[in-house]
Amino acid sequence: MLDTKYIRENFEEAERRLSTRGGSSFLEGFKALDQKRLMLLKESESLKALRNSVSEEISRIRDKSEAQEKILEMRSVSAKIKELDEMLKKLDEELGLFLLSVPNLPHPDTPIGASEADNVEIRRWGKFPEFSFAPKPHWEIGENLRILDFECGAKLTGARFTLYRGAGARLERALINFMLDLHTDEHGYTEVLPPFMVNRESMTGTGQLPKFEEDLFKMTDPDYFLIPTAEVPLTNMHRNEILKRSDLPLSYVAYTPCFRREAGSYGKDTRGLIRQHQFNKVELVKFTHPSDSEAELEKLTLHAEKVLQLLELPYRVVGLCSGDIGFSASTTYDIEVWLPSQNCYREISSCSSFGDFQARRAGIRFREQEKSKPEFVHTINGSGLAVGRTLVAILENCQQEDGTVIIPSQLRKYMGGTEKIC
RNA sequence: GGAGAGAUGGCCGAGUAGGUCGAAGGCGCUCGCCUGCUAAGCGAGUAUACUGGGAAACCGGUAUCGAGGGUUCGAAUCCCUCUCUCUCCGCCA
Repeated sequence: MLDTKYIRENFEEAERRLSTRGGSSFLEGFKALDQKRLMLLKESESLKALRNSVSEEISRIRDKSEAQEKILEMRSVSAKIKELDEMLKKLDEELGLFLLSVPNLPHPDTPIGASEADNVEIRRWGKFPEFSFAPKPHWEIGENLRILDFECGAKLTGARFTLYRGAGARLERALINFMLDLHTDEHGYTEVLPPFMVNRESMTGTGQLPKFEEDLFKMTDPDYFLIPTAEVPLTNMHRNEILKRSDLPLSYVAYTPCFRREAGSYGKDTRGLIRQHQFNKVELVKFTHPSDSEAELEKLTLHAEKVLQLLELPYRVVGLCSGDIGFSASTTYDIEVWLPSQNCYREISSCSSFGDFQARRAGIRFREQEKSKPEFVHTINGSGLAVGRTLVAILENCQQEDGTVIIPSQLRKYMGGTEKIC
């Protein structure tokens, strides 16, 4: 959420920065709503001040018959206040919903652009594997080795669900453990195992709601949602809290499954593991001091890259342009891993800084000094990494001509010493 | 699922015949005094949001005692609904 005062005082600038995201004006209608609200607020509050002071006078009058006139007068004042407050409540709701639907301002350094095509490659790492044969797509490799069963997933649930079997299931679990160990032992993150369902307030705190409900799987009886990413529970851990300055930055890592409706992506990546309704992810989340957030985003991105480096998978880092960054993000780097069968890089991690956008929605603050006013922290998160897609990258990059797959050396101890899936 | 208890400020904890309660007291914390050091002691201060004024320090208004609604001139205190926590019983991985 953007700061109301900022919008009020820098309306043109806010409009201009938001417009780089593309689409129509995001702030249309704000001024009228805001001004009307302030007017009603002022009127209601001055009547309340009157009522408070007269009520106090009444309390000091011993003879109640003398107070009768004032009581009658205040009765009508109260009625008026009630009327004003009802209008005010409606306006507040309207304005609140409005503000919750305005995306974050892109960071000044975010490249301006309309779409994916305007993203900027920042760096590349690793060497492409060379094949003396035509590399197969991971779904063929997985089916041939009987470690991925797409038909069974479809039978059990439906499209975009997959059953892993044997060494496939083990490999997925190995990757989860490998990533968690790396981030906790080497990078200093605190491991968390959160609930996989959250309530509406949590989804609103990180920005999935109110705008993107159709992307979520929801429960109806209790009004809960399956998390689309661990970002949601992790960031909301500190919702409505004032953190200690000395505790910042706080760094958390969590493995969770993620559930996404993938509405609007019919026909995209229908084969294989790339786009599933349920997938595993290890997520990194940081709460930082505002002045540290840029540096912490760089660090977090490197932490995610480290996973690919240790697995010896080639990748590149891309800076997303203003038209491609997500609703809540101010800066985003995507890490894309090389997939030989598709002859291109595919997203395997998305590392973003949100400035105070999520912190303001979720009420996550700190005090610079003991006595100073609470300020919003900055939040940062990134995948470290998407586990299913990592498994895809391993199958494709490490495949052999005979259909077997060599397991990256760093992972073998998590596979009970297995060197090859055959 | 059944029975009961509770939800107050950073924490603990008063406050129910409705008014002077943003809320006693204690702890913690901050500043000052005192004191070889430490501890103890003394004094002052110590919520948040919105809003008005001011360059600022700061001053004023409104709201907030789990959430929402009601009664009333006036509610932490009375009434209703909901949520959460705890205890006991049942069930269960």
